[in-house]
Amino acid sequence: MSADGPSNFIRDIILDDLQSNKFGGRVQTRFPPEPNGYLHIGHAKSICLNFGLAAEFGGKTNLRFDDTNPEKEETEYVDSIMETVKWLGFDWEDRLFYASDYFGQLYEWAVQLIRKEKAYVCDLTADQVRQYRGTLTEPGRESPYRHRSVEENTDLFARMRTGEFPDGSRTLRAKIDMASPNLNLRDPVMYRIVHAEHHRTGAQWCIYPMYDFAHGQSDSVERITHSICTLEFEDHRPLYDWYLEQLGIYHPQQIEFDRLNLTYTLLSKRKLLTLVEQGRVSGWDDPRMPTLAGIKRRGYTPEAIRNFCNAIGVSKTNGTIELALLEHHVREDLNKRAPRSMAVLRPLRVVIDNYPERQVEEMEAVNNPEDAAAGTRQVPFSRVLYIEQDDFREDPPKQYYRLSPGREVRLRYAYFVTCTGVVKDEKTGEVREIHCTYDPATRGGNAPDGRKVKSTIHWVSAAHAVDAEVRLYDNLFLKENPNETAEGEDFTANLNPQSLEVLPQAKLEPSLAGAPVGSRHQFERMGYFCVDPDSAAGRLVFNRTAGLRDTWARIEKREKGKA
RNA sequence: UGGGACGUCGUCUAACGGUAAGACUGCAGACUCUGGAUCUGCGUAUCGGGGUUCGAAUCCCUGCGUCCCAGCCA
Repeated sequence: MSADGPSNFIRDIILDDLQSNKFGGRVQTRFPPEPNGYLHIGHAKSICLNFGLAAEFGGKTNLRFDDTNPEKEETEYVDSIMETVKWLGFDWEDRLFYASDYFGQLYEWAVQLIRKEKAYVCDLTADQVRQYRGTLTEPGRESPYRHRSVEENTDLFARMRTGEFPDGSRTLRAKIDMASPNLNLRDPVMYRIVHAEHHRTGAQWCIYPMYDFAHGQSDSVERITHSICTLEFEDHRPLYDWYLEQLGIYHPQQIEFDRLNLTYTLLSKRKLLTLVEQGRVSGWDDPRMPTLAGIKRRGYTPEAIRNFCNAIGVSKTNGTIELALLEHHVREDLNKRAPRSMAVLRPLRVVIDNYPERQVEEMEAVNNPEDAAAGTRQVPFSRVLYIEQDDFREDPPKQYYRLSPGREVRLRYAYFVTCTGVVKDEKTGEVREIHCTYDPATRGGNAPDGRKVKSTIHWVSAAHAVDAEVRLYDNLFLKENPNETAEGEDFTANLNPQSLEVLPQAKLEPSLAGAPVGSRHQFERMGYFCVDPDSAAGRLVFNRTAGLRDTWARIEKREKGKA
């Protein structure tokens, strides 16, 4: 058997099963989202696992929507989920299924269990069911309806189906064991009455199967071999097995793994929904969101996400991955593929006093030092430029190598310049513009006399600059664990008020003018940026995907900490 | 307090009775027309206590800690 996928305990189980021929040499998995929200990075882990494992062993993976709750599920979510799985790079081919495809079969199976006296119609209210269930430490009590006859149950269940009874008035329950220490086995509900429009079956049904009565059988119908799910379903496995055994049908193996947790990030559909509904973010695809739609808009590549998912591994340990690892993988990927350009995010005007007024020179710049095939481009240089405000200090601190009065630096791909003067706002004292002289002998960026400069900074010619809006993102939450809150507060108290910073006056080199939406770029020395769909003709909007590793910022922070 | 599961560097993962390894992070250095990238080096871990064994992260017992379960959600 091939062995190139990342090793993990599930893969080992599959290897064993292949060895023992448990499933006749087949590997068939499925990704089973409920269409009640957008997919997030945690789902990516499951998608990569399910599709990755099957692909490794020549198996197939189904996409199956777990749509057994008509009240929460919508077509909008179905569409976005399919789009996202495709974007991530996976293909379910013709194997698109819905749990609702099996409603008829599931109903037949329920009738079968009634006939076996393994299921009964219960008239207890939701409240009563809860009381009868007992607690973690006390056994439950049997429902007074538990011993109805097969005939009565069959009749009642049929009438539940035809819509004779109101919502919540009755349920179909499995007859298992009210004293089981596993609460899932205390006569779990199989069917409930819900008169609601289903996104696919419309008003055809008014009774809907519970997850437990639908999932295993759906796996069975689809001949799934390894049904991979998260840890919280561990307690459900006995029930999963029980239904399949009672029904005497094909029995897949459920295997549980640890759900992804990320620092500074919330991965709960409910809480993400809250952020969207309360307007804390601009939508499901806000670039600060951990949804795959948001991450995509932020500029992440599918490759980076897949690499991340492979790197984090799979186990049963409840852990939390550091966000830094995710960021590492985008940088690693984008470093190889993102074309470089120069963009000034916070512009500071620079006049090169000894440079001819109307002269413009085209400077040759490398598109990607990591990829020779990316070639070069021309960047216009002229007398008035913009540089980054951060690249000039009137009083340079220790270890600051950039421009300051009297100091010479290199303008990337252009000339050495020396700062000769500073113009300040008379009232505020703010630096308005600076003056420099250039050394014509250093054209292209090298001095014939071999002298060195400590620093190279980026620039944009003022007359040729393209205006753009740049959106910088920081963690959505201030705390590593956003769920850790003081008494009476909820996770929204941990929201980072500075998670979005908009820079409306960025200046880009002209080659960026026609950058298409979604294109990814490295702005040299600044980070990776992606063109946002909010861009309009003549008005580009960029999202910062990730910053570059910033040694100076680190030094500065450390020095400030000392002071 | 019933049941289920899990405890290995700061974080995540490996080691399947035989030298505790890798990645990320951090720190130091080299190189550099991006304080980027790259390269080199450094650091820190088997939850505690007993046992079995020539030998234990691994097997057994015990204690401790963490997570999940009392939806007619999934």
